Amino acid sequence: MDPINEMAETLKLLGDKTRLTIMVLLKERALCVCDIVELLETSQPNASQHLRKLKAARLLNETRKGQWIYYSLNIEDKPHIQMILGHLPSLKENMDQLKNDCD
Amino acid sequence: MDPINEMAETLKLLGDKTRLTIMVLLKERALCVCDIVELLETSQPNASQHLRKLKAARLLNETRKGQWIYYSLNIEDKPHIQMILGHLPSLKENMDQLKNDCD
DNA sequence: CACTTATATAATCAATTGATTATATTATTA
DNA sequence: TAATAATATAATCAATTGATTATATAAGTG
Repeated sequence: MDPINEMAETLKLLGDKTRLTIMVLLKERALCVCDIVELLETSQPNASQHLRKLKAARLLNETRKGQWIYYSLNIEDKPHIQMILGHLPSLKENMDQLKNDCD
Repeated sequence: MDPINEMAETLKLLGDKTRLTIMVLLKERALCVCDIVELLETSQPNASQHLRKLKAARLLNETRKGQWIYYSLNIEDKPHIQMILGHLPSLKENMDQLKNDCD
């Protein structure tokens, strides 16, 4: 696919508040779905649907740890995405609210 | 508006093939609507609609010259947009095809 | 194995979006 | 001033999208 098309697809994917927030959260560290649900204050299926799209575009890695599935960024080789995320302030503070009984 | 929301809005705007192509074309130089219509091989109303959205988001400047209206990038103060466009190859070659009887 | 917890998937639906068609506006020119 | 060229706007419509609801799968636990 031509580079403009490819970039447009990527930007469309990140051009959603929920998905972009997920990406910003994952800048800090890997999170399981229940963490993300808690932080976004959304439903579990909604979070899962967005995670699926991000994973389909190879923007996320997925690793199972027991009953939890952790998602992390997979953007080593995607400098434009790094730049976009780099320009957004961290959500580290929000992550303190995590009950974090995920283990 | 919070920065994630704002960025998501911008990315959604650029996450469209037609609009992103317009932005890339305007990296080279200002163009009138009929130039853009010719280069995109789309209809005039379609080009105008997309230009309107880009202008509404303050990504474009508009100057009338006689019966033509020229659009140009307005991204001096938008480093993230500069970066995104900077990572896309120029469409200079395509612009040679312009009949350019616009004057 | 039954029960619970974590997550995914499928179906549905309302809202948004991009393109088209038709019409209006504005400037130029004969 | 009538005709034309460039552009904008409005209305319509099909396609896409994001959220929700319901259900399925998979892993841990008593």
